[in-house]
Amino acid sequence: MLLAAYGQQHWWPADSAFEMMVGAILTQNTNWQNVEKAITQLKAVDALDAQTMLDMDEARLRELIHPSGFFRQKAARLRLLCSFYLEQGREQGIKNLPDARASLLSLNGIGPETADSMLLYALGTPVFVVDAYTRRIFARLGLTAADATYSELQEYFHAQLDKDVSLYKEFHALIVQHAKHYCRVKPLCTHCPLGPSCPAIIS
DNA sequence: GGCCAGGTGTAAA
DNA sequence: TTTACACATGGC
Repeated sequence: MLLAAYGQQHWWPADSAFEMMVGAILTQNTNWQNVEKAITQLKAVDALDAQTMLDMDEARLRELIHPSGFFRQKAARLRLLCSFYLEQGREQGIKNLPDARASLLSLNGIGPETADSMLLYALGTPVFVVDAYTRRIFARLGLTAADATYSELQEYFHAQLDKDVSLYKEFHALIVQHAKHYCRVKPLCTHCPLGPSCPAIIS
């Protein structure tokens, strides 16, 4: 039985649902430190707003998010998100869609992890977020196949955990926090203080 | 200087 | 249906 014994409160730092959705795009294959720089710059010119981002030149948007990397494609992706966000009636409108996940996935630049991050952290929908860390840890523990697909991994967690937004949030946060420090890509978890069966995850 | 980071889309094999 | 590659910055 899997259980998050402890976890971070409010692990995804953001002042609003919209900011979280922007962060979900910016953090794609990118260190969160770089994302913070980009968000700080957006806030500094009061541009962390859907209409504002649509009104400014795309070149200007690229400049502002530059530190987060992939700035050309991310600027385009952010604008698609902004249009969608306003058309649907902001987060409440998106939440009320018959299938919000499918609608998000239909936007270019939003894949399963980005969509699920938005659903869980910005919209409060109980979907488990599978990321590279999750795949790595659980594969090393021998609990899931290394080549499992996104939906296979997600189904695994949905089957193991109570369908609870806070639990999903905390558990995912815990996985990321742990993996960042001890479950690196190259050196296997050799100096992980939690040992090979990782009691933070298994109980 | 190389590796890595809270992925996604596209185009070959 | 799988695999490879482009996209880009900044910290260690």
